[in-house]
Amino acid sequence: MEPLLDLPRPSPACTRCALRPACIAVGTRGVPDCPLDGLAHPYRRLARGERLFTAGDELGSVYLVREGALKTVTLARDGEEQVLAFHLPGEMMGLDAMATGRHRCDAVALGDTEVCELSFPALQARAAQRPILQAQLYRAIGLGANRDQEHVEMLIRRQASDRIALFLHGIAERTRPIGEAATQLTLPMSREDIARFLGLALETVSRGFTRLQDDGVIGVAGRHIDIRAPRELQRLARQA
Amino acid sequence: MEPLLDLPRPSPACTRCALRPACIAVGTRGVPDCPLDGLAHPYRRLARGERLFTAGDELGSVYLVREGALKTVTLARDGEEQVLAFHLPGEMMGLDAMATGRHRCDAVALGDTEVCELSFPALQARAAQRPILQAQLYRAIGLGANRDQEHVEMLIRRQASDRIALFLHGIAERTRPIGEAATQLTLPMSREDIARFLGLALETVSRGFTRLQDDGVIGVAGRHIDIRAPRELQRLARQA
DNA sequence: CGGCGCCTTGACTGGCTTCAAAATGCGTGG
DNA sequence: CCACGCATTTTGAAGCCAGTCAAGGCGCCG
Repeated sequence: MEPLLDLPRPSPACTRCALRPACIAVGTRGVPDCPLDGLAHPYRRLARGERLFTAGDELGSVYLVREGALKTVTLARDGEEQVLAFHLPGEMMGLDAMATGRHRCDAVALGDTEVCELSFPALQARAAQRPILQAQLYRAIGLGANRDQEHVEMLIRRQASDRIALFLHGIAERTRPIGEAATQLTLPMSREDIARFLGLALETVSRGFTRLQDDGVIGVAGRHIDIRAPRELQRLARQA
Repeated sequence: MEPLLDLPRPSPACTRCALRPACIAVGTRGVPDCPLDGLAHPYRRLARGERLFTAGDELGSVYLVREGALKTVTLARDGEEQVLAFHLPGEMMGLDAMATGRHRCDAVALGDTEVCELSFPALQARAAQRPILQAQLYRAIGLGANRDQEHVEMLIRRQASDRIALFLHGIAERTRPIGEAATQLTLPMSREDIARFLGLALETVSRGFTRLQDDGVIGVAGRHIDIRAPRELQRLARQA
């Protein structure tokens, strides 16, 4: 995976940052020329359940997830949550407001989370002057759209087992430390969140996990997943 | 709905164009200053079933639908089609390749169709120089993302009837001539396409339409739909 | 007028949802 | 450190909805 966006001013805190490679990739390791210099707010920390933004809020910033994870949700009339997306470290979020200028959903931290906040107007202005940054911005937007498309490809499957396999495969791909897909992962979200993401009952998700375990594809210990047969999981996810 | 993008050089052909209002909105009615002057290829016409682009193609152009309609599809391993989106007059398409530079899906004309083709690199370059055009481009991208989100909100519903109501409501909203939602519409796609868009069996879609007709919400005559109780349809689509 | 897609309708089966309860994990406070 | 209480997850049983298979009707185009 190539870097997403340049980091703001490299600092000790950036060492752990998922986006660190980006700084090097663009050759802006030195502070003076960092394309995002001055754009970033201080890192923002959220506790589990805290909201980063809410539907109706004006689009002021975009966010890069540094640590933890978030979900974006819409609230149906009856109060039920629909989970639109999960946002993992290194991913950009907040661009759902691009068309109207206002967010269409709520962003909720799934655990203790840290994000890098960038002023969107400033980012746009800077991008207009720097073609490389502009290209990276288009690319970040495109990656978000691709994740949405993958979500659709899960939901369009009619078998619950297919959706679950696709989900796990996708999370493993996105969680990979570098290069390979992860084989050990700790899901940041609950079974209920997964269910509301996949359009299933939470019991169905639980049973699906158990089934994959019985088939020897994965090991399940609560939210800790051990992918024992990556090829088989990929096969389940690809074909169907 | 505000205009999406400026038209290329106003011409007699543009009179019927769904995007016509845009030229006026931006105050570029006169030919000399039209922001898209020189970017557009000649209008491209497609017959039913013809492909505008195919998965793997390089992103060279974006397209504005002028007449007719298209679907974007992915082909599963077993040859089954998944319908990712429908593209109606006035809508932009082709931006699914923004992240990788290559299209992720095929675009197929649903009937006789005409599109306006814009060179994407040229559009980007022009947008970088004209803030208004840039803003419109961001907005067009955002609108596409919003439609994807609406698709997810359909698919995440577990009741077939909910998905169908949402689908019809959404098409009516997008088909509106101006201001109000349309109450009479002729669907450009088959029941099978709808089924593959909603993740249902085509028989289930057919039964859903019949059910809505029996309930007095719509009138069905093949692909011609008469929305008899718009409020009720909206209620079904909103709550659920 | 005939053929061929497309759409509708019917009957049956299977998988998912729902309701219910038990088990596990986890944070808190004693 | 342990005990408690709550949230989360798993498991079980029953009913219903949607998928599948099959047949019939409609409209369109040659």
